Amino acid sequence: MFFMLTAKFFQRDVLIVARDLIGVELHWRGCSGIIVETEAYAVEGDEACHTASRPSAREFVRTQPPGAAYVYLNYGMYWLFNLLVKDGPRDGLILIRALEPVGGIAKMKRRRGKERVKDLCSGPGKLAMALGITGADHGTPMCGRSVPVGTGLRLPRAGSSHNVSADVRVGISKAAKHPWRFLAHGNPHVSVPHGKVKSPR
DNA sequence: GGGTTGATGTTC
DNA sequence: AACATCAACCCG
Repeated sequence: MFFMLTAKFFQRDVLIVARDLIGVELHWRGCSGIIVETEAYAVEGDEACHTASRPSAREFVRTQPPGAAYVYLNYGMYWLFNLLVKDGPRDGLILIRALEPVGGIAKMKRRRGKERVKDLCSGPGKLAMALGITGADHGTPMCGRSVPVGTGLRLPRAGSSHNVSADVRVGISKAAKHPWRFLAHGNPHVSVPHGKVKSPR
């Protein structure tokens, strides 16, 4: 397939990559959607990043290639899908938080048990469920030759750029002030609109 | 619309 | 014990 992101894309500053992922089309085993919301987590100096508390996350960063999928279970029920950034000025993990559904919508509706397209991928737990992503997909390469069939990250067409805004991250208590969430401004498929994140209790 | 609550399991 | 969530339920 042409126009796929290469490892080089993920060998840059994690904040730059998180911003640049807005507008990229994520394909996952036949389903697809445009990334409209991301969050950056920095390997160094970010208390909210898994690497701050989990040796297994640091091991993942050490051993996996740029662009690898970091998948984990949150709140005991929801799989969350992240992409690895490394070998650039600032390593990190990028949480994919929302997609605008494009392909395989019937399959997504079935997996989600929802009919409205806006309810399919407007949150990190929702999109993993819609795409059928589980812990079995932890470590999946998303760049290069060993990417699974029907899977990958496709560059947006020239001239289809989104208006990207930055905001605080959702649902964290540590390092909560960093404006490291990126959104396609005004897009109805985001999880929380710009400026609407509640302060942690 | 907005706020609250309960379900659930992996990690350290 | 904490936790990068969601849907169902209340209230208005």
